Amino acid sequence: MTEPSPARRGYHHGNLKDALLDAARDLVATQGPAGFTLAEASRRAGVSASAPYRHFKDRDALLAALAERGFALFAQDLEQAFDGGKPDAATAFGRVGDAYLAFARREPGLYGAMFAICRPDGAKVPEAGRSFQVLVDAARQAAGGIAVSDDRILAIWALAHGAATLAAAGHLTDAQAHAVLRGALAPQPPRDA
Amino acid sequence: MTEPSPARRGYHHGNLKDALLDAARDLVATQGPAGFTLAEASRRAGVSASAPYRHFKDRDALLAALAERGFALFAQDLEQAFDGGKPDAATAFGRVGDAYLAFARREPGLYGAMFAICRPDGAKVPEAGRSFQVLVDAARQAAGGIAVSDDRILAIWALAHGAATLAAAGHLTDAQAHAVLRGALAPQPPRDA
DNA sequence: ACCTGAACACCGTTCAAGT
DNA sequence: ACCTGAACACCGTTCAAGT
Repeated sequence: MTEPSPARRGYHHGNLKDALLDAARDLVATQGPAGFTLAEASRRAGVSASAPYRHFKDRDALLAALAERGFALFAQDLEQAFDGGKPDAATAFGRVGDAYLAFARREPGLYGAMFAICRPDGAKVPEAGRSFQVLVDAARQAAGGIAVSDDRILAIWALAHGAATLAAAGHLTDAQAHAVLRGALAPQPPRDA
Repeated sequence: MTEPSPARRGYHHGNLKDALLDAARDLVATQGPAGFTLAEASRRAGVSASAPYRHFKDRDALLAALAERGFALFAQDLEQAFDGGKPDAATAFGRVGDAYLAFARREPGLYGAMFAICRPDGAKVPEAGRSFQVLVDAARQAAGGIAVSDDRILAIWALAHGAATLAAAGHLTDAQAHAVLRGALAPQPPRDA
């Protein structure tokens, strides 16, 4: 997987944009977003270091495109975990929480890239909205008829994100991250500790 | 603040380690952890690019030292906000939450550097424990006599961390981050949505 | 013990030139 | 339209040499 892929059809690559994104995902997975290098991605795609500039404005643009791709995969994962709310919405919501943590654990570099974008000034990541929407829908269904405030759903997102990133940084074990999230996903927290 | 400081006492700098950390904090504040450069920090300290290696193993070691410093400042901030629990522990706990978000907002680069360390394999950041301990103590006092589980406190940390980082990435407004945290800091969440 | 200067491998980015 | 090759400024790191 490290040698420059000879999957070139002559002078033109034919599919360079995707090849670069694939390489980027690989690099980010093994080295983290900081370890990703435009030069190495080019090498893996079998093109020169300047070739990417035909497809991306610069390094950050490629990373942003990767983040968008990551969010699409993420939304897909969460949707699949919810599985239409079967067998009941509360159980399904629990699965969404597990899937959230599992994604961040399986693809820490990609997850990091996804949330490293969106600087104060910056480029929005519209796909992020879709992932969040899955959370919203799952939470509302899990609540049955009871109204769920936006702030409550944002709190769930913040909790999941916080648990995932603290776990990634080694401040929480996976078990703790899951326990933390389960505590919040219970529809009505029982009043014992 | 950009010109190489002439605060050199001859050939030896005398205080290079701190000067580098100061420069790093500045750079990280304006450009983010990724924008930090050993070369630029050296330039600001008025030394050659190889001088830092007398004080830090490499770039990452300097960043780790900066993170440790960040955690020390952070713990201090939180402790001061708690202020011994005056006038009552619940109010003081609320202030700790605000201070948490305020720190991450005021020093996003530093906060980022603090939690970017601690890789799977990696170097622990012992100062992180002290910051967490402030949260633990504040939460326990705020609960009065009632026992507070470790998971509940970890959940508060995860929520604060998640809200802070989502806000930094532009996914939450500051007002939303505060609302989210206030909801969780209430000692016994009332059962209305 | 602390710092400089030259050196090396490397990266991001640009641009004229090739297909 | 897409890619190469040479070029430039830059960075991290090492090491012999200076103070």
